[in-house]
Amino acid sequence: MVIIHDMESLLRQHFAEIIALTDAQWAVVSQAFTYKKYRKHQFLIQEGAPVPTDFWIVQGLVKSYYTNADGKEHILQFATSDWWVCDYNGYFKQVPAKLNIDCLEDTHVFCITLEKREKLFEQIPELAQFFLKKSNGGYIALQRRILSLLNDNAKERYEQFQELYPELSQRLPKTLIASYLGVSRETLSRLDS
Amino acid sequence: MVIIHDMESLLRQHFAEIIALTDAQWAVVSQAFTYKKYRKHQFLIQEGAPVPTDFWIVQGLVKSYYTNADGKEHILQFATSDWWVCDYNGYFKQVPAKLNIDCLEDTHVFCITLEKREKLFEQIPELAQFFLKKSNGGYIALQRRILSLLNDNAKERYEQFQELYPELSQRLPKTLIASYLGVSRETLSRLDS
DNA sequence: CGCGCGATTGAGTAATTTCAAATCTAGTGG
DNA sequence: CCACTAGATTTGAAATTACTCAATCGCGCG
Repeated sequence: MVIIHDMESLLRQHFAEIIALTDAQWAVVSQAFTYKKYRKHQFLIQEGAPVPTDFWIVQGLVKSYYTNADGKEHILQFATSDWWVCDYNGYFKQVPAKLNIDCLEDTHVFCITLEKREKLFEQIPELAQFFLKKSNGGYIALQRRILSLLNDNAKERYEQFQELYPELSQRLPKTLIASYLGVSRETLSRLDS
Repeated sequence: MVIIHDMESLLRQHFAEIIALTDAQWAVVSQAFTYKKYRKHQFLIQEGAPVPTDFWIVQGLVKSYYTNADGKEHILQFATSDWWVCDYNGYFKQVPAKLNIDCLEDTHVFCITLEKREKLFEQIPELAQFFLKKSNGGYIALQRRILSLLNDNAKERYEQFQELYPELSQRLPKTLIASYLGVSRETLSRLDS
């Protein structure tokens, strides 16, 4: 299909930003991925279920969150075009998910199983460097978020969120942003900034 | 030196837990590292200074922390034997450190520059998979910590810390644990558990 | 029009911080 | 062996921040 072909070229560009792949190599890589569509409110991953694949989002918007014993949701990540998202604990250790990931908008993704991913590394070892850079970047981002949680109050965290993700600030209801920031929606509402 | 040789075998074991290396490969890898000793209170990394290397701790104990505008310290990580520690933002992007890392005890480390690390990946591409697994593990650990900060109160966080790091709980003054947990030392002191 | 969702506002409550002072402990030098 | 000091811990009391529960508002859409 033409449309899928375009999607694939987006994925290829995503790799190309970090690693040079020949056409032959790309053929190998692209075969490892499958393309899927989800509609708003559908789950990519559900708590308690296996985590079959990692996801790269072509288009759309999802939230990854943990639901605690009291039924309260804590959002770990929003993910939109060009982001990777998964329950990585479940994925890498092949254990049931502790997180839910569901669609806030209709979402198109590329999926890859852990098995195929490992096989890719055997065939194209340099590919591990691509994922390594992604992982390192994610680690640094999470460190920053921890520091923000330790150091900044609700208002500062919200302002930083708006600066860092101006587009998501528009696209998301404040209730969800509150859940990401670790603040009640009422408190967020009272911040005048 | 005999002593350094022993240290090196510890580093080799650390790699061997994840990736099989031939003697020839190990020779290449070990050459990329330098061995260093630091005394209690010395800095591995200082805010504002370049980040020359990543560190693997053979023995000792360090804290990695951010100092905010008010001079308050927030501890991002403790690291002891067998842990990697660095200001990864500074290291990977080759920009000045925003963190301080200093020794709580005399500490022995192996160091590797980013340049030598990259060269290793050229020579032994599978090595990237070693660091990838480490990075993924770190990412998952930080996610867990974020969830704990979002979901749990001071007492719960402290109890989890004690469970997760029973040895560090003994070895560290409570003031530092408080700074890691994001709680004032007075509050931590009032938790009876 | 009226429903449903998100956002806001008010009031009381709970958790934690801040500032200050007291206590405890381990190590040092006389 | 003792006095002394620095660091760590604890305790008290007031202030602050954010939470919870409840009610209200605003708006888009069938």
